[in-house]
Amino acid sequence: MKNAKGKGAAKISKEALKPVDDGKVGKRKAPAKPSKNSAPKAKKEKKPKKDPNKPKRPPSAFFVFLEEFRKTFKAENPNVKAVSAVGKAGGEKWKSLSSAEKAPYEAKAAKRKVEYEKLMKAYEKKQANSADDDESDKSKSEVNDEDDASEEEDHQEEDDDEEEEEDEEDEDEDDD
DNA sequence: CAGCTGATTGTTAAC
DNA sequence: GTTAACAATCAGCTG
Repeated sequence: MKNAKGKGAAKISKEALKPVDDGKVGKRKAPAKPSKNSAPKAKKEKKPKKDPNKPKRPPSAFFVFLEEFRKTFKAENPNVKAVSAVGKAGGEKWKSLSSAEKAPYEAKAAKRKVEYEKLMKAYEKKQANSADDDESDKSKSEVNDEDDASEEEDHQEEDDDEEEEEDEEDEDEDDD
């Protein structure tokens, strides 16, 4: 939210990212078979138009963990300024975590997913409206329709809401 | 000066 | 079913 240019602009270049031949994890930038057009559907715009209301993907359990991990990592490694360093360290640590450790992160990620779906619904509504003609006038109708979807469901994070990982702890993940 | 790059994995959506 | 791409981060480098 602070700086939307740093990441927002970097991702678009992914289209023309160079393939990694390293036998690491394998970047997902490998075009399997670009028949003709790699672009999903664009008349002339090369990059997907960024919508102001487009819901960004909810951070996966790994990202949730990474957020906290970054603080710890940077706290103990103030000299490290490479984002890749945190990514590598975080990834390694993530694998080291057991299902129980990831449980709280996954739980949060799962909840985010639900919210994401909600945002997606509202987003689709807006898209339908703006796609019609001009969104300037339709602004009043869009809010009228989406209001039912973005219902104030009250945040139920009272006290013991995300503590539901007590019976599913059988898989402790024994490292081979 | 300003925008893009890197690295991690997960999740989602399109094909 | 599978693949591709994007989600954050931040400083450094290049055009």
